[in-house]
Amino acid sequence: MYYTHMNEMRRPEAMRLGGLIMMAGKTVVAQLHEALDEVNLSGPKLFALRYLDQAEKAMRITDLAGCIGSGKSNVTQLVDRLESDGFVQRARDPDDRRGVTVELTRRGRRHYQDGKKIVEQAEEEIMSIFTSVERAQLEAYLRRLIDDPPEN
Amino acid sequence: MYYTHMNEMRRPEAMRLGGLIMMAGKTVVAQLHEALDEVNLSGPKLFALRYLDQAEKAMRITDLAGCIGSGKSNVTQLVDRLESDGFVQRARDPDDRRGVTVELTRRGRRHYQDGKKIVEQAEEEIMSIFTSVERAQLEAYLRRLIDDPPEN
DNA sequence: TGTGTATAGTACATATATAAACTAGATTTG
DNA sequence: CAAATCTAGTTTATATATGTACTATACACA
Repeated sequence: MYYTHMNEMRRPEAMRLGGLIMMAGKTVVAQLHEALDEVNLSGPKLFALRYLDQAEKAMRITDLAGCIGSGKSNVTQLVDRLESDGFVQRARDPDDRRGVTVELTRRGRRHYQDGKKIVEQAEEEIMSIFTSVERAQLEAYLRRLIDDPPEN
Repeated sequence: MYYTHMNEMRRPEAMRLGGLIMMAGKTVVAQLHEALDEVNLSGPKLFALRYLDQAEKAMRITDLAGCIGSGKSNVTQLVDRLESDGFVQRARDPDDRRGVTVELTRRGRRHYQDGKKIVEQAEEEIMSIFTSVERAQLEAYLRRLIDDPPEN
């Protein structure tokens, strides 16, 4: 008989709370990502488009980075990809020639609306395993975790 | 995928449950990462070392990928870095010449013990905002979320 | 037994993220 | 005003992750 290695699966039952939270986050990310594939978007792209949509005008790279909560070099790359998708366009800021502004194209706005619907549906489906009371309680726990950083 | 973007910076209060879970995951990841910097480790590296330590023998790449919950090409790269850190060593599997086994070095085992202590302390600190009853309940919610993936 | 197929790991392309170095332009200050 | 300094964005290097293609080996079966 040929010796086959059994795939030792992950063992969430052996995991503690910290690991479970990370794994839950990863699970949600993965499911939204899969749902978004349909409209040629990813989570990061959708969230960038969301801020650009909410802003209703051209945004500076630095401001977008602030909203997203990441560094500027990340946003440079993200905007590169969004630009080659045709979802946004860059322009020089006339008030500060160092600055670059980013704005949704019509196509980008349309795509964002599609992605938004999909994410809302997917999120609702994921959370459908909880009652509204449970959701409220889980939400309260998570807010405490996020708002009480041990040293921030 | 990292999805730092789930941050939704200025307005966690406007976030729904899905976003909160992703943000909580990111928070925990970031805090463990920061704590681990001390011993020249990262979350993914520590995670891999943990399985190698538990196995107590050389592990196959595929099995490690199964434990970690990622693809093999990711593990190839991770093992490359761990090998150049001197924490693990590869060998050909004598029973299957296609196979590669990975094993902790003495240095890797020592580093893992250091990292383990640090992570346990950091995790305990993060979770210290919850009572043990609350932890149990949060844990139960998260397990349901992880164990009940909506069909896909 | 030889050929077709499956599997293991790697290589390559790409996406996402961080950090540091660099460039161009703006601001401060002597 | 000119020199020093700061800031905006990009570039570059690296880490992490996914998916696909490729190579070598193992297995299956006619």
